[in-house]
Amino acid sequence: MKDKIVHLPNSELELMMIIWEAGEPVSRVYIDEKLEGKQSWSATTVLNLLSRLADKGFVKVEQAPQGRMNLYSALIGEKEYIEFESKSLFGRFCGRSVSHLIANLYENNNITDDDIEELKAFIESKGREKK
Amino acid sequence: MKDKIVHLPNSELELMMIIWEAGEPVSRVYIDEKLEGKQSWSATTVLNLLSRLADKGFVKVEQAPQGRMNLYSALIGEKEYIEFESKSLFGRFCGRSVSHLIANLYENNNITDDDIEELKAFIESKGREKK
DNA sequence: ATTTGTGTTCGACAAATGTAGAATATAATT
DNA sequence: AATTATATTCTACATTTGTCGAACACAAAT
Repeated sequence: MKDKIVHLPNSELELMMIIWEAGEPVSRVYIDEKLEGKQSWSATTVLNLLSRLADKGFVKVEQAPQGRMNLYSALIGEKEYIEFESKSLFGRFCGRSVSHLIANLYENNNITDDDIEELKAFIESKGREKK
Repeated sequence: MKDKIVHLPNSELELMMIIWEAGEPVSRVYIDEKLEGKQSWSATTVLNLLSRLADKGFVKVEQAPQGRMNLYSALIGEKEYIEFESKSLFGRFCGRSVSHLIANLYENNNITDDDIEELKAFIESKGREKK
């Protein structure tokens, strides 16, 4: 039976973003590299976060073919998670001032022109279906 | 000197949303009413959250003119806060799949058609200024 | 003035989060 | 087979968050 999705604290979300981005099983070392410049966590810290993510059903842990190390991959997709969060309190908050949010995301380069295009398409589809 | 904005935990954000929405100093009782159906916190709990918000510089506490009670009002605006959050990890996350986010917010009725219109305007302005 | 009622502040505490050192296991090397 | 490296798991701990009951203050009623 499908695990209930829970809210992730920042540290864990940060790791999930890396794992989602990778799109394939990755090692702790891989994650460390992606973290460079953003977080300076000890190996243990990363491993522990990964372990908590496994407990929560977000990642699958498996032994790498010929190594002593593990590989981690996503069990819950990014879209599923966004869907979950958009129903949360934070989602309601974002909703209250979407355009400011988007404007700011845009300014901080957290969304690209391509994203904007996609968004435009979505919005226009909504406009059309509105009576 | 201006306080640095910090991330708010959910419980506190929930209260801030009510205070922002009110747009004027409100009492604890007022907040309790707005909370009905969402949270069933004891008076003490609400007061404590309010107090933490005051410590963080989010609200101003003042004595009501002729009562023994306090009135709480926002010191940090909703837009300021959204601006701050859009730079955070969560902001980066939202950016990664904006259109899914918006689509979901729309489905959950967390954004209205008016919001969509506003968004549309913003996006079109971006489109225009793009070379 | 006393007593009483009711808002607010304090002190508390469990659970969640951020972060790591010590201990363990086991692959690699000698 | 013994030793050495090093990845992973355990244990730990300080903070933060979620929630209150008890204590305190003071306006209202007697």
